Amino acid sequence: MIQRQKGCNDLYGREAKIWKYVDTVIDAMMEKYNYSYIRTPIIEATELFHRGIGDTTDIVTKESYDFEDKGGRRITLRPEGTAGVVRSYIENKMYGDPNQPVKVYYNGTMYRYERPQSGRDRELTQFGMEVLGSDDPLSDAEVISLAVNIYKMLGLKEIKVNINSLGDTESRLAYREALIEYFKPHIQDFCEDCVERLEKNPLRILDCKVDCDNPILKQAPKTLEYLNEASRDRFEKVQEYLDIMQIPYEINPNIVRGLDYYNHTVFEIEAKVEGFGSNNVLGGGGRYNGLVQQLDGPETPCVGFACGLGRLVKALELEEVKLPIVDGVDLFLLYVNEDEKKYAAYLAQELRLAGFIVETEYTGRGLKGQFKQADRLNARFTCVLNSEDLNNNEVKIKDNRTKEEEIISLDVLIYYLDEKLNASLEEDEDCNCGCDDHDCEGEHECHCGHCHSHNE
RNA sequence: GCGCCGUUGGUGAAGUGGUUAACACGCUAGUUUGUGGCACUAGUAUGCGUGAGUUCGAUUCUCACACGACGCCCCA
Repeated sequence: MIQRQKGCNDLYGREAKIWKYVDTVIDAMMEKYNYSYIRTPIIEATELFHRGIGDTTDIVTKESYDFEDKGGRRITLRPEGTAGVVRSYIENKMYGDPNQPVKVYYNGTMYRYERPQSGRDRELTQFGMEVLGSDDPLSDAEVISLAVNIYKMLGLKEIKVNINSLGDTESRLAYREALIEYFKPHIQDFCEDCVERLEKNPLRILDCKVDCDNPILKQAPKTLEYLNEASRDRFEKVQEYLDIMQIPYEINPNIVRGLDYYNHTVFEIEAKVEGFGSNNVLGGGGRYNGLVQQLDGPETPCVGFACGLGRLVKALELEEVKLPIVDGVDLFLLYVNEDEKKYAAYLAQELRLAGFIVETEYTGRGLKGQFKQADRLNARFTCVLNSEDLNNNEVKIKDNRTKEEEIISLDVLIYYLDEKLNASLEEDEDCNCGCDDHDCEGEHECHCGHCHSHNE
C-alpha cells in the first residue's frame, strides 16, 4: 500500500470543516485591518532562504526540502512565508506603489525536513501577515493586535502575548558580545548544548530547558539593558500603543526568536491550554528592517507575524471551543422502487437549485437503512417518496425536530421548506453561537462573530 | 541527525510459539414497532505494519525497514 509521506497529513471530514472555518475567520479579520491576500509559490530558489534566513543557522542544510529540478535549478520548498513575500515585494516593485505601507497576508503550506513530533509536521500550514514599508511603532502594535483579535474571534480564551525588543543592529551586536562575556567564565556549569551554543547562538542559552533554573542564567544581562536610546524609545512607543488598544502583554526578555533577521520588536503569542506542554506557542513575529535590503531591494522597514494552523486548531480542540460549524442536511429523500428513485433524482435537483441541502440514497439500502442514514446525516426533514402520493402530486414530509408529519402538495414544497427552515433560524436567534445546545441561553461567551449579544 | 515506546478487523481493543484470533461499538439483513432511531436474531478479518531470520511450526522470539506517538537537537 502506498502511504502518505512522513510528517504529512490528510485533512478531511469534521477536521477539514474546522480548518475551513478558521480560514474564514482569518480572512474576515484581515479584511477589517485592510490586509490584502497574497499567494506566492511554494517552490522558490534555494538562495532565497539561504540569504534571507541567514547563514549562521543550519536550517538550510538540515531542515529544508532542497532539490534540483530537471533543469538543474536549486529549488527549496518554502519553510516559512516571510521570505517569499519579501521576494515578491521586491520583484513586483511594490515599494513603488503609492499606497504605502503594503499590508499583505498569506495562508498556505510550508515544508520542513525534520523529525515529526508533537505540533511539528513536515508539511504544515501557516497564516501570517507582513507590513512592508512602515517603521512606525504603531505598525508593530497593530500586527500584534491583529493576531490577538483573530485568536479572540475564534474563541480562544487564555492567550498571552510576550514581547521583547532586540534593538537595532548596533544594540543587538553589543548585547550578543555582552552575553558571551557573561557566560564564558561559567560555561562549564551548563549543559553540553549550551557550551555549543555559546559561540554559535548565545541568545538561545536564555531559553535552555536544562539550565533554566541556573541562577547564573537568571541573572544574565537582558536585551533591554543594551538598547540604545532610540531603540528604547521605540519599544516604549510600541507598548504605549498596545496599552491604548487594550491588548494585554508581558515583557519577556527571553524571547529572542531564532532567526537573525529580526530586530527591534519581537513577540510570541502562546495559548495557556492544559495539555499543550512546551508547544503552546501558537505564533510569533517581529520587525525585520534589514531583510528587504539583504534580498537586493530598497531599504524597507517591515514587521510581520506567522501562526501555525495546526497548533491553533489543536488549541481550539483542547479548550473545547464551540465553533459554528454547519453540519447536517435540510432534507433526505427516501425511496424504494426505481420510479421513486427517478423522482428523487428530479426532486433533489430542483431543491438543490432552490438552495436547500438535499441528500438521498445511493448504496441500495432498504427503507430502514435509509432512515438510519438520514439520522446519521442529521436531516431536518425526511421525505419518503411513494408512487401513490406522487401520482396525486403530493409528498409526505416529516419534520424530524417536531416529529410532525404531513402530506403537502409538491407545488408548495419549496415554500414549505423555506418557511420552516427560516422559522427555526429565527428561533435560534437567541443563541446563534453555533453550539449544539439550543438552551444554552448564552451561558458561555460567544465568539462566533455572527452574534455579539452575549458578550455585551 | 539522536533517543524511547508503539503498529492486531471500519473503529476501540484483548490475546497466544501450534487445529475455530476474545469482547465491545459500528455496519448489513431479518423479527418486532402503523416507515428508522429501542429490543432480539444472524452475518461481518484468505488475517495480527513490510521484508528477512530462528523454529518442525510465528501474529506471538530476533534483526532491518516503513509509518505513528513522545522527547532531544533545531525552531521559520
